[in-house]
Amino acid sequence: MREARASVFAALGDERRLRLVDRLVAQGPVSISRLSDDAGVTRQAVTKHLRVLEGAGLAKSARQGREQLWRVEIAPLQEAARSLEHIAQRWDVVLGRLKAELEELAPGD
Amino acid sequence: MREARASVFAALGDERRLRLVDRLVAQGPVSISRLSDDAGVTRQAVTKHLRVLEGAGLAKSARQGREQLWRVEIAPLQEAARSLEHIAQRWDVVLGRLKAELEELAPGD
DNA sequence: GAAAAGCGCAACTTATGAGTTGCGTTTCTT
DNA sequence: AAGAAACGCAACTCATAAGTTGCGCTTTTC
Repeated sequence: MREARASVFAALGDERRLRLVDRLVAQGPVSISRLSDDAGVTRQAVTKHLRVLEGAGLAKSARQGREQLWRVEIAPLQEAARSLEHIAQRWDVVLGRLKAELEELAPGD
Repeated sequence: MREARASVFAALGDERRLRLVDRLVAQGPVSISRLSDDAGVTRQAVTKHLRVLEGAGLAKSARQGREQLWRVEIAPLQEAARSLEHIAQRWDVVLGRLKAELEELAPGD
């Protein structure tokens, strides 16, 4: 199972999919047809994007009669957010270390 | 300037680039050659990945003699993290609203 | 000063991703 | 029961991204 982080970011790295996520978050479960109405692309294109989101764990779907209702899954989103913050924190640590080393070379600069 | 969010996520949506970010965060400014040593691809491939990160504002570089030193830029990372958390929060709001509507239809379930 | 290290540019191949079109199936509507 | 709505599958085109190779330039090193 290829690293999960990358697939989540890759799924979010497309403007159209980001808009889909925005709509799903704002409106709750929505059918593919409704999502396609003002997407600017065909229904099949929307379907493919939804499957990409699903593949990254960011969306799930359920049949309801003849409609397929899609909703967002925020757990991996939160995990991704934490991952980014973790990177930022590590960087701060390294920055502090570099600063200390410079201070040692040129004290009281 | 196409939406910034998407380009940041797209830049992070590649395992090789994620590893580069990890290394840059862990080791501070590093040259292209050192990054290429254990990257599994050629130096030119690494260069291209670094430029993608740069295009998303996630990395910057500076000449130092014959070396080009690259470092990570965490501000857009933090902004992306906040963006994800914002989405999660909005979803919680919608979830609450949906719950209330269901409660109205089937009270005391 | 010659060799080597580090890098950039350009052209190329190959893989993958976005999008469409056509067609068939299921489910609703009237 | 017939038409329409909603969807899935498969094949196709087209654009872009990943990666390589070859070459030349600048900066170190010995």
